[in-house]
Amino acid sequence: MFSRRWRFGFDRFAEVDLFTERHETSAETLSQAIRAAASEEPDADGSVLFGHLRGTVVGLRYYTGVVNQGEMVGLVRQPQNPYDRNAVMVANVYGNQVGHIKKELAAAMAYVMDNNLAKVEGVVHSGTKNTFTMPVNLSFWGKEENKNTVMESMARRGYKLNTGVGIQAGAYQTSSSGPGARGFPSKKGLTIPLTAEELKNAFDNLFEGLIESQDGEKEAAEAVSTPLLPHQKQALSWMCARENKSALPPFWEKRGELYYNSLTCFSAKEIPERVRGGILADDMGLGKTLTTISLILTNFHNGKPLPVVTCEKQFSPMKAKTQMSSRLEGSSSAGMSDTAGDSLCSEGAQVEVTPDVVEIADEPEKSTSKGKKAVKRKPSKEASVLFEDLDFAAALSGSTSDTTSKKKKTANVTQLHAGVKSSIAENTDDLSARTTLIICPLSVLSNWLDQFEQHVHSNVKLNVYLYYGSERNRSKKFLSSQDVVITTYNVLSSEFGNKSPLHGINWLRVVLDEGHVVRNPNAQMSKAVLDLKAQRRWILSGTPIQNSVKDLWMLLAFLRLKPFDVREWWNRVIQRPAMHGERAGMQNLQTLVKCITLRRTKTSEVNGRPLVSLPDKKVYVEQVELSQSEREEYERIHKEGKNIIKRYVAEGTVLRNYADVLAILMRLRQLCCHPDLVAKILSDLGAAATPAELRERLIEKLRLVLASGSDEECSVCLDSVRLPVITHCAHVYCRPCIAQVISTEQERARCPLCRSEIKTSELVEFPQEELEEESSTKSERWRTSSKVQALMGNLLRLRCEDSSIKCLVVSQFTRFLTILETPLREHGFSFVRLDGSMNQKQRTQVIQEFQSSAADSPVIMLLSLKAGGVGLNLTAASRVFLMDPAWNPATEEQCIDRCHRLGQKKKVVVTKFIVKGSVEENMVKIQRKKQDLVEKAFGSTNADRKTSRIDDIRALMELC
DNA sequence: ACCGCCGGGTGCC
DNA sequence: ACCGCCGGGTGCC
Repeated sequence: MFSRRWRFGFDRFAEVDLFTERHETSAETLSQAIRAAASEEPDADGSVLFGHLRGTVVGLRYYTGVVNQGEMVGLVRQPQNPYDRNAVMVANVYGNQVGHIKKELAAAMAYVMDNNLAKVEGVVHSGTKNTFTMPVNLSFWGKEENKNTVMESMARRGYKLNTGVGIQAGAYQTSSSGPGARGFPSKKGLTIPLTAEELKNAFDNLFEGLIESQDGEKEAAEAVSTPLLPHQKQALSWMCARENKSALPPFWEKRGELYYNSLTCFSAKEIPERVRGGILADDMGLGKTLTTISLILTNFHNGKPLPVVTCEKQFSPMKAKTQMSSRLEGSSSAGMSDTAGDSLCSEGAQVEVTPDVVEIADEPEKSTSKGKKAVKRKPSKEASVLFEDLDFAAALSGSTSDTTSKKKKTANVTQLHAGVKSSIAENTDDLSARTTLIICPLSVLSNWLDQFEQHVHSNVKLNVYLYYGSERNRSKKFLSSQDVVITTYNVLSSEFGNKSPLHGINWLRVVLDEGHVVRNPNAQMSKAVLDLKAQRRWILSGTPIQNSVKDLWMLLAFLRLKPFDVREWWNRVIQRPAMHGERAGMQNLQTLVKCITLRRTKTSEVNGRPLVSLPDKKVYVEQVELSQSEREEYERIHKEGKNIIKRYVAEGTVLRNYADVLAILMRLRQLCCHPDLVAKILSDLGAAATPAELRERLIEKLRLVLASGSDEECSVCLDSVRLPVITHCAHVYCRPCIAQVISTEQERARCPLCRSEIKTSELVEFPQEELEEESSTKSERWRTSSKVQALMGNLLRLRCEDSSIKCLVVSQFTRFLTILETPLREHGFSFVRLDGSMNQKQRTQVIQEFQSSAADSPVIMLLSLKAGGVGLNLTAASRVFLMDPAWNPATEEQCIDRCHRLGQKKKVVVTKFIVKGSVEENMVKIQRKKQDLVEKAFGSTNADRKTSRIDDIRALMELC
């Protein structure tokens, strides 16, 4: 412990006891102190190397921290040191103090460090066996603008920083096996930095192509009622192994008697603390929730199932607590006979423990000696006795015992700094820990409850407590007696620092659902998450990397992947090298991630067979003939538009007038669906207009195109535009895409399409889902269209054949959905509608209604093409009608996947309506071309894109 | 620390 | 000798 260290020096000085006491009460271990300091660790981004210095570490004999040759050390300011306010402490990777920086140098460094002028990093190359002092190579890193100040201030005190790319080069290791290539491109050209593109690809691929689990499969405990799919059994097996096996964490190897970390060069006598847990990063829909529930029930202690009480009579598996029923109205979990179930069980008459779960490891695995004592207790028939045994076992194991730690203190044992909390509560199995804490976003809370109900045998009494709502039970004793406690990130972070019971419990397991939501390490939520005490930690996420390597730190820190849970080591060994495009850094990152992550995608295979086999999917195109009057109007507008575009093509101004072109195309596409969709106000770009007016009108046209719901393409990412912004020159891009263009080209930034100057200040935001005025359509009399007729014909036929089949009717144009409501109502179809204008609550409501299998549940969902994220689950439908083609075939695919996904029982039939002899047909051709390009996976140049766009337009308008 | 520094013991060769 | 020299005690910040 921190204060113990000081004792050696302080005992002689009565007055410093005050100081000692202060630290005693806060009882911080050094590693915790460093971790706390690490939250203020400057971001490694954009810092440059100022230079190196050879310094001296003194006072080695007073501390137990050891270092190996080439090992990195941490330099921590100690402004409270009573002997020298300038003191700089030296600690090894594990946070064990090694010594101090010699005082003269410390004085110089203190100024630089305290004013945040530079971050000083140390590496020890020699003298690690010395008794009294050892040399240390210091490197100074910081912002370019601080360089001179730092150099001068060091020089003033007689320390000249060596700026040459010298032999020592500040790297902590120069051998090729290690990360010695860190820092700066070596002159020998050993490291060729990755290009920005390669770097991005590396990030994107970080979670791809991970080796599939070699652990085989594991059956879930009997209490799990749902049979697991093969890949879920695999995941369960992997998760159990990660919790039980003591495989060395990444980069650790055994060298003789010692354990050695090849990245940090740290070695230890003890087996390094393993990461019990990891990241389950399976794709959406592969059953992460079910797998986690299985883990909870299957792997209690020492690989044995959770001891659960079963009742002979059937009742709701969950003890639905008051909050659960009151909070989640509409959730099916709250109902039924839970009160009856409670009383049944509490009376105890029918209480019985299933034989196979009583035995808590009669054959203990090779666990710690302390663990053995605990598990050798006899199996019991009584659940209550069993728990007492466990408590007793915990006492034996000494997890809370004071005597153990006192012994350690006096014996001056090496590992004191690893921290009492972590070394004891986590190294040895604290068999009294029972509860799994699940933290999730509010939006999936009810899903967890439903899934527990759905997948746990109805005669098993699993105590699941929803820690949510103002009436929640904050008793630590109560919470830690539960099997599962579920709460939200918001509740967790609001309790943090406020004598939070959640932080006072030693959890058996903490599960972060949608773990990627925790990203910013400075956020209260992150701190709250990191501060939880648990033996095992899991992160569930369908999208583990959202932006960059930076986000990963939070995940690894949560998992306590030593030593990278301390930001400094993470920055030095992983993040900075990776950001600088060093292959070694990226590779190390990849290795780390691989070791702790299981990720399968829908396309992954198990033993050569697809992970999940979905029912068939058939896609049909149904050609629609326009009526004579529709055709006449279409041809009239087509001719007009063709002439305008022809002129643009001749003038070479297609791209400059792109918004107008889009508007013309839009009008034609709308005509194919329904004549009333065409906006009446689309004024012509009159010849009399000034350039400024012209631009205004172009932008206005683009707004209308976007507002109608059309799925436009961003020319930077070539994908559907996300968070659209409109440039001054009336082109639309994803905000992040254009922001990147502007930041890379700086002042000279130009529109990728027309090369006009673009400025951030001139970008026009466009709200994602703008509400449309529907007044115009309502005032007029409703009329039909050929496409409406085509759809209704299909729907009526289907109702005769099989009235139980549910349909998705999809359009990009929300106003078209509105038009469709009239005939649906007329024919007595019960339907719901889901579009972008709806809030979260409305969406959930509608989805729930539609997904319901009740007899009177809606048969049709009117769905706007882009509504809802990838997570939108509409498996109740097995028939899809795509009313109009999208530019981007992938968008249509995603939409279809909302019903053609895990959980779909029927074969899926998709009908695409395409108007014969119209832009729609041409769009389909272009879609195919795009698909080909995607499949060829090429990188086209900007010029290619521009010409191909013009080609597209010509093809669409049949100008060729 | 196989050093440097401090301070007491000592004092030609 | 108000010195030099010797040798023991001692030692981070």
